[in-house]
Amino acid sequence: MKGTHLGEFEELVLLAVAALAENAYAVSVKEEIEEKAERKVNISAIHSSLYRLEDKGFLESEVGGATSRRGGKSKRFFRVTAYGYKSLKEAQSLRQLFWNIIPQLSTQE
Amino acid sequence: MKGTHLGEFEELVLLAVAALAENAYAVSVKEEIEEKAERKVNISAIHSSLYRLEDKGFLESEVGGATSRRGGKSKRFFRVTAYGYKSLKEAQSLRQLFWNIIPQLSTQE
DNA sequence: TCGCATTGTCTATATTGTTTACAAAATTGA
DNA sequence: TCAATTTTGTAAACAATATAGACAATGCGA
Repeated sequence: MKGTHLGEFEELVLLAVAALAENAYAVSVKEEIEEKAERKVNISAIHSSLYRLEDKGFLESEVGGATSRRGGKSKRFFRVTAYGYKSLKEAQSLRQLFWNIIPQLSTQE
Repeated sequence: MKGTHLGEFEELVLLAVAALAENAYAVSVKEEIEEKAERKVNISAIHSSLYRLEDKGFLESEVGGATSRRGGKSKRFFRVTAYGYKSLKEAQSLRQLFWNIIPQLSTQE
């Protein structure tokens, strides 16, 4: 495993960062995923993924200014890179290939 | 991780089994994935996933009759269960939720 | 200053992904 | 018949990703 593919959770994190546009940092990503996926996620799971995704070039980040209303360490904001978007789209279109083949009967119900 | 989610590769295997309908066994699944994903996969990687998916209830299987043209152990055929289809669809629609939010500008290029 | 709220870091473990080596069953052909 | 070959499957080890828990860092407000 050479870190070339997007893991299941990694893809979710990447999508959430994309969806959050300018406001993507660990906590907001966590909330976004929990809301959409209706699934509790650990904040550290998000952190691990964010950093891995950055290492792999899917994301880039920078620490934000001191804009917190109520204390707290300064946030690290993330953005999806062009390569990140490309990978997201490829993963999706690959799955679409299969869905196009799958017999209609099975995809109903 | 309690085995409730579909991993990235697991989802691919599940999709391939679904696409192959009545002819899904390790070797055909491998060929299907290599063709669609343009990516070399090890046959044992397929086996591991197939069995894990079966353990989790996404697949069911049975060994086929002696229909081989040229020797070989009898094949084990796999089928996606109703639960398997349900999970595939859920994974897909969750990602769709995010795609619907992602600013259009970024999804072009 | 002290405690709390917010965010991030470190470490450990479980699950998933991948590879290597080998076993089993059936056909071919000497 | 029986050894070589073909096709498929099994087992075990290792690598990467996913998850959880404990705790460190920063800033606000009483």
